[in-house]
Amino acid sequence: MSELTLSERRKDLLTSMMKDAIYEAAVAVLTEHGATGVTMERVAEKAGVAKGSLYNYFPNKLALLQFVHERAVEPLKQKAEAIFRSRRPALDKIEAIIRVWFTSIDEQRGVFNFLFLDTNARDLLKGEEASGRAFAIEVLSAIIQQGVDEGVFRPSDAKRTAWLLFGAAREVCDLQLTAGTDLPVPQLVEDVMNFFLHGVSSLAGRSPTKEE
Amino acid sequence: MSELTLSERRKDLLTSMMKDAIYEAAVAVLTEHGATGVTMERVAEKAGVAKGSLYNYFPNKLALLQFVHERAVEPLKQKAEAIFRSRRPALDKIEAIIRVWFTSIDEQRGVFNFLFLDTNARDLLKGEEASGRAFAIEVLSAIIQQGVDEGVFRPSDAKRTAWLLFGAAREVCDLQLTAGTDLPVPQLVEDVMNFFLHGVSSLAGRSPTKEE
Amino acid sequence: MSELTLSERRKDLLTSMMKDAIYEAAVAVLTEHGATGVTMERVAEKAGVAKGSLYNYFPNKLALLQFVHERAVEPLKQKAEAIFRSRRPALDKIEAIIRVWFTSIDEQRGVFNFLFLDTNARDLLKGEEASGRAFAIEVLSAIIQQGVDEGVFRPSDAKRTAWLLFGAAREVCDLQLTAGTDLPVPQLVEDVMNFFLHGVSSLAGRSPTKEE
Amino acid sequence: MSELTLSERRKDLLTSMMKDAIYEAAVAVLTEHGATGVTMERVAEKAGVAKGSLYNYFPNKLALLQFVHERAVEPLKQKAEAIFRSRRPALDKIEAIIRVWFTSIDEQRGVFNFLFLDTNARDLLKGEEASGRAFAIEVLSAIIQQGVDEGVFRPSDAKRTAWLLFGAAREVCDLQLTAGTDLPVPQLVEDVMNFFLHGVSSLAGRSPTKEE
DNA sequence: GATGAATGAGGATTCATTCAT
DNA sequence: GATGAATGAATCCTCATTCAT
Repeated sequence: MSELTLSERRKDLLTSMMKDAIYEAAVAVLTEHGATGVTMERVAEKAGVAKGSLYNYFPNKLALLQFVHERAVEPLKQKAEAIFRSRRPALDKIEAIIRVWFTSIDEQRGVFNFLFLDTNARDLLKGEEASGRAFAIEVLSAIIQQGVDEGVFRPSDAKRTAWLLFGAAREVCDLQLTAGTDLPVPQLVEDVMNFFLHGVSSLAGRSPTKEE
Repeated sequence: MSELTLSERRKDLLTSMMKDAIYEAAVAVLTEHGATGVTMERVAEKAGVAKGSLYNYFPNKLALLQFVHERAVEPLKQKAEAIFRSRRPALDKIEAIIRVWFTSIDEQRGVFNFLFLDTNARDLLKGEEASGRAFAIEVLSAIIQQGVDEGVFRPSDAKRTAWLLFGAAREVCDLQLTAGTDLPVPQLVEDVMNFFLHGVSSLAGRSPTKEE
Repeated sequence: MSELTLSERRKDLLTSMMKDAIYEAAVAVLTEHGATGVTMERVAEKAGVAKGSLYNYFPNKLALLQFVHERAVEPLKQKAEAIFRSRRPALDKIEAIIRVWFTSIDEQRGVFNFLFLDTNARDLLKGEEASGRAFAIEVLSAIIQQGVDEGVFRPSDAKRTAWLLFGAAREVCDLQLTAGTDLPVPQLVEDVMNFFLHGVSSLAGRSPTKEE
Repeated sequence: MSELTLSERRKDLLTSMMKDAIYEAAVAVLTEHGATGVTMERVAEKAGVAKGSLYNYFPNKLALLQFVHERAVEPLKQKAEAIFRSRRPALDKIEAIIRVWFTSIDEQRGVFNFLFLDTNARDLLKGEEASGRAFAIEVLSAIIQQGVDEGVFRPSDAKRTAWLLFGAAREVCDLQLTAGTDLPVPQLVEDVMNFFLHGVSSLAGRSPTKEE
């Protein structure tokens, strides 16, 4: 039934495993040396292959990094999209997405940094519309709009509000990663959600623009 | 009274002027070519001196960049500290600081990016306790604590709240810089402050941790 | 009578077909990418075989190129030799040979260039006494001698005259190939023959060495 | 009176000497390893400098090769142009130019090959209108036209005739270079001129196109 | 025999740093 | 102190050749 011969499938499998290995190696190098420290040499060494072999799987360094980016972002995008599409209150969705992010930090410290924070990466991957950042803003923005429509969030420019939320969340990630802070995820999520929802004012939450 | 001879002071003055020129050149290169595009060659050329001369003022590239960082952050730190020390409500202080940031973006796009956003810079300057970021968090944190003490802000972990605020503000800077957004500063400040104070919830602002 | 078993002959046949395919592929690559653009990879791909398979038929790249050279030159040599052996006036033979060359350019632009013009090839194939060039000079030389003997050509060092003729003809090929000139073959032949026979002098053709 | 300071002139001199040295080195490598054997590494080594130093004088390999080409062709062009402009019969001019070529071969075997013969070089330098070949054809062509106007040469397409002459001469150069032939220059010149003027026919030189 | 992934020696180019003048 | 040429390690990429399957 399959349109692929056995050997073809086997080849695909091997290729795929190799790419996996390269991915892992790249992530390790990323984690260890930072974005600027990623050299084909190092990746090859980490992956236990010869430098030239990398070029059997990726036409050049950029393509390799794009693959790493995509592969790392993909699960987050998947989850975010699933959450986005689910039928729940906007508030729940936001919380869920943020939880996903914070959870995944712990799993992929090095890449995450690379993906969302590194400006080098950004330059490098400029034009990748698949950018984690752009996608995140997009989704958050839509959910915030949903929240506004539901009457749960105050009316606002959804996009700009999404920025702010994303910035706050990103900073938390950043600190967890670079400052070595190590707070439990639920705590982080609660903090961010509280901040996001009510801000810091102790005053009874009047719709601020109206009453001041 | 002075312990320096005239010629010594003159020398110091020249040195200082030279460093100024190098600073300006570095900033120009930063703005023009981005963080990875900073080469000693380019800096020297922009400064109108020979490449080798840079090494009369800085032992190496890292030191030069650290100087740039420090010098660029300094005025922001000064202003932030002045605001911090002034006798005003915490809320005003926060708003003032944020306004300073947003204003200075427009003035120094290139450096600002480098200072606050570029992770390369961060790697490079790792350990620089003078980091704009660390300092910013510090000050914000203290002011937030003041606000809590004044009863204007809900009690919270001041440091973590400072993160969140900083993250949100930083993201706005980031977008202004990289996405080419070009909103007026007062607008940006208002957005951030609203977000910071009241969050997005449309519900009467109950102290959320208490009532849930 | 045959000393080869059936399977051996079959093997030879297969080998031969394979070499043919490789030859065609190499010519295609030569035509498409030029002499420096010939990689084993490309040849294999064009031939529809795996890179490694090439090494079952040729010990290395040089051998492959030598084979290509030889096989491409062969028909020209055959024709030249046939013409050479035929019973005709020297003049006719020369014209016939030149016509063969010019005609074959159109058919095999890529190879021809490689064979006669490319100095890389020459370096590569250095020592190949089978060189098209050497052979051409040889044959021309003999025919010119015949012409001298016939009294149709002025006495001269046949070899050196052959050089000159070959050079002129080669240049025409070169221009047709690289300059993209596209004159009809008969025209080209006439030009060269005229030049070869009478030169450019408008003076009544005195035997120049005698009368000066 | 000079507009350059002493040190500037000195610098220029040093730069010039360095370029000379690189030129010599490149020619040596060219001679020794052929056009494809020219690597920056080898040139640097031959010149006795570090690889990187070459890039202080040429932005890249192509520029270096173009410089070599130009510098090698320049004297030939100069002489050819001087001859072209002089007031003499076309015949003399042609002979003079050919003599120049044949003489210079002996002086610069390696480069000459590279300049006029190597197709790699041609690819590399494609677009260099300064190409020795193109220039040569140009000049020859003009002189031939002069000869026709003078009534000394039979009417013909000057350009095409120039090709043929150039081809014949080039072939002689080629053979001197690659075949290691070592005939005296005057002999070579006489051969070529005879061929060029009268061709090989022993018949009284009728204007062939007219009388046949 | 066929395959094509793996190899690693090269090759072009960049750039921080040194040092003679 | 100023200069900028020289250096060479580092980096990306290519490609002929080998070899396990």
